[in-house]
Amino acid sequence: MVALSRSGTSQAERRPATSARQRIQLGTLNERVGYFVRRLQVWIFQDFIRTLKTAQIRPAQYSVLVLIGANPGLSQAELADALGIERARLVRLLDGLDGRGFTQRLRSTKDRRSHALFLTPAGRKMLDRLEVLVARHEQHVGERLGSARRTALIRLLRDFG
Amino acid sequence: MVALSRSGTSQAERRPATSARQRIQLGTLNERVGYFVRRLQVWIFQDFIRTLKTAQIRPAQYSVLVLIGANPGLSQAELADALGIERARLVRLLDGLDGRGFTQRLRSTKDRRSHALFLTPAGRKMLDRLEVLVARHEQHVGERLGSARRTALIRLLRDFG
DNA sequence: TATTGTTATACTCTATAACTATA
DNA sequence: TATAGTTATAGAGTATAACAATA
Repeated sequence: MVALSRSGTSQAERRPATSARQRIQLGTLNERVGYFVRRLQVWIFQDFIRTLKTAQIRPAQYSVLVLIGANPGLSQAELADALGIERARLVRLLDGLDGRGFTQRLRSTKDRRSHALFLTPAGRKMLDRLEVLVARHEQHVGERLGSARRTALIRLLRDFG
Repeated sequence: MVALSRSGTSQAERRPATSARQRIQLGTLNERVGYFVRRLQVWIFQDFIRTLKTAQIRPAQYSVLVLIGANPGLSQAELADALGIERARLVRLLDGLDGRGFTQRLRSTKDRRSHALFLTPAGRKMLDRLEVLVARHEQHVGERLGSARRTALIRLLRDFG
């Protein structure tokens, strides 16, 4: 690090090389919602993954557990549709969660093509534990964005789904 | 679509099977900023890719072209840092853009390790064309979110970077 | 015929580590 | 030694297409 206390130095001189980005112009990117939404999403996911490192659960896995917990017996097609992911992708996600004993696929009695999804007792317990960690993550987001802005943001986006 | 004008039908009856997702509970996902930000980001990128299909340019490629255009001569390390992507990833991105004749890597005279990045005339022309398509995309976002909400969102997130 | 879950493939993106050439 | 660009690899995520079982 470079000492900041010296006087009479130009901006360029008193700034370490790694902060040079502050001088870079965003140009028309400044008008692109997608750019800012993407930057925020990447930051949020990185913090989520870091904060839930001990549980070894990623955002997509968490959302699957929450939705099964809140809608026991729903099918894979319904779940994939609700989360906006491909049926094909959900298969692998559930393979992993099943393998760790958190979820269960039971063949539906009404339609023998489909599976009814449930949390196991271990899955429920895991989800309870996750919610504590996720609350901590959500607090990081609040610290980063400012609590008021976080609330404004979630209110703004909730209608979107 | 199912006619909505009939009376005396229950909610469940007048809803087609593919909209069953409307009945699914989001549970605690309702309080997670990351969930909504991710859903919006995916939607925005999908529309971006669709709208710029004819130009065969994806969001990351667009952001690279804009930043080089606004900061001619910057280095790969600076660019990667400004966009929050890995140096390693930028190499491949630039390989593609160089190969299509849009960008140029010149060895820096000051520090012979680094490259000074520039748009070629073809790259500048391409970028001008892209901005027209991106403006169209941005309008789609406005239609989807509501124009006022889009403005509020971009203002809210701009400070974040 | 259409849908559900599944398998398979290709590509994008993230995250790391290691190498080379320069500094 | 440290940094810039590069190569390589592994894993997550997206997008498709095709298949068997069932409707």
